[in-house]
Amino acid sequence: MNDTDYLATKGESIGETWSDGEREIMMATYRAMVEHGYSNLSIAKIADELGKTKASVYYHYDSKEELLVSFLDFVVDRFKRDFTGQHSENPDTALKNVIERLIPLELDDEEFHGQVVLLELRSQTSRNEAFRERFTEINELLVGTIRDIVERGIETGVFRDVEATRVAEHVVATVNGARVDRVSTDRSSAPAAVRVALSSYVDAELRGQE
Amino acid sequence: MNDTDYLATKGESIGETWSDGEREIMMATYRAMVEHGYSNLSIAKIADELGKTKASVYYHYDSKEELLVSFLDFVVDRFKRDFTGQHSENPDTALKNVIERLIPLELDDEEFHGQVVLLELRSQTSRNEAFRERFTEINELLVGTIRDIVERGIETGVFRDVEATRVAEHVVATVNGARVDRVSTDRSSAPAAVRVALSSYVDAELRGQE
DNA sequence: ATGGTATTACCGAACAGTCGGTATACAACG
DNA sequence: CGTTGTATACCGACTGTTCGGTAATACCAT
Repeated sequence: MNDTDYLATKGESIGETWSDGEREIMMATYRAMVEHGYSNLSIAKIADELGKTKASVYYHYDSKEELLVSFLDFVVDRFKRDFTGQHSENPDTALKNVIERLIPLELDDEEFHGQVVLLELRSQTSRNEAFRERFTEINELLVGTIRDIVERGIETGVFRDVEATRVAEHVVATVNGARVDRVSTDRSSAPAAVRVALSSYVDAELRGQE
Repeated sequence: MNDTDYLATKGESIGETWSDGEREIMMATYRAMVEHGYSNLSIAKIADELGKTKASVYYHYDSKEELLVSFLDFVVDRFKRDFTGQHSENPDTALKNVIERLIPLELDDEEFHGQVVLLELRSQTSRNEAFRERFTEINELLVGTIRDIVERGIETGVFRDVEATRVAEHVVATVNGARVDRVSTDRSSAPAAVRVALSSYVDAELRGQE
C-alpha cells in the first residue's frame, strides 16, 4: 500500500543519523519526488505529502537546497546499505552475485521508482557540486568493491592475472549503462541481455584458459 | 565566442525540418538549458536567450511541452547526425572507431554541455512518453549499428561466431555507462579506462583463437 | 501600377497560479 | 518559563499562457 515502506528503516546510516522528524520529511520528499519528479518538486508538495505545512518543513531545514542535499544523502545511504551486503564467498560467485544484484532480471515498482529518483538526482550533478560528490562516491564504492573481489580472485589463483582496476571499471560502466537503459527506454529485454553478456565476459576474461 | 555554434547547421534533419525561426528558438533553448538546467528552464529564459519576448516564443509553439518535445527532436537529430558517420572499413577497425567516437578521451566544453543536456533530458523519460521514445530510438540505433558491424565481421570470417546482438548490447551498455559517468562524477580517468577495457574485450571476445 | 486584404512575426501588458521564504502566534510539554 | 513543533497569513518574484495591437510583407484583383 505504501510505496516507500522500504525506506522506512529506523536505523541511522553509515555516515548520517536521522531523527524521527527528519526521516519522515525525507520519506515525504521521496514520495513527492516519485509523484511529481525532481523538476516539479516544491516545498509545498513535500509538506502535502508530510501532512504538515510548509513552515513546518522550514523549521527543520533552512532552505530547499539544504533539504535536497540531505535527501540525496538519505537516498545514497539507502543505496549503499542495499548494496553493501554479504559477499564473502569465493570470488567467482561473489562477482556474479554483485552483477546479479545490480542488474536484477526484473524490478518491482518500488525498486523502479528508486532508480528513477537516482537518475533524476544524477542529472543534477553538473550544476551541484554536493550532488556530484555523492555520485562520485557511489561509483568509487562500486569500482572498489569489484576490484577487491577480482584481486582476491587473482591472489587465490581463481582468476588470471588481469588488471583488476580496469576490469572493475568496465563492469561498473556496463552495469550503470544497463541500469540507465532500464529506466529511460522501452527496451525491456536489454538489461537481461547485458547481464548475460557481462557474466560470460567475466567468465572468459577472468577464468582464463587454465 | 558562441557556445552553440556547432548546432547552427543550416540543413534539415533525418525526419524533421526546421525553419530559420524555429532553429533559432531551438538554439536559444539549448543555450538557456546549458546555462540554467532543465529544471530551471522557463519560457522567459528561452526568450531572453532569443532576444525576443515570451509572446514571440508562443507564436511559434503552442505550449512549453510542445517546444520541449521539438527541442528533444532537435538534440536527438544532432546526436544521430554526429554518430551516423562513415564506418565502411573492415569490421575490426569499424567497431573500434565507433567505440572511440562514443567515448572520446577528452571532451571540449561544447561536447560536454551536449552530453549534460542529453542526460538531463534522459532523466525526464519516466514522466514523458515522447522523451522515452526518443531515447529508445537512440539506443536501438546504437545497438543496431554495432550488431551490423559484428555480423559483418562474422560473415567475413574476421570475428568468431558470437551472438552479435548480445555483444552489441554489452558494448552499448558499457559505452552509455562511461558517458554517464563522465558527466556525473569527478572520476576523470574512468572513461579512458573503460575505453581501453572495452577495446581489449572486443579483441578477446571477437578475434578468437582463430 | 494601385489599392485592398491576408499573413507573418513580433511586442507590451496582463492573467491566475505557484515559487521559496518569512513573520508571528498558538499549543504542548518539561 | 523556555523549548519544540505546528499553523495562519503573507511577501515579492516568477510561472505558463493569453490578449489586443502593430509594423512589415506578400498576394491578388483591378
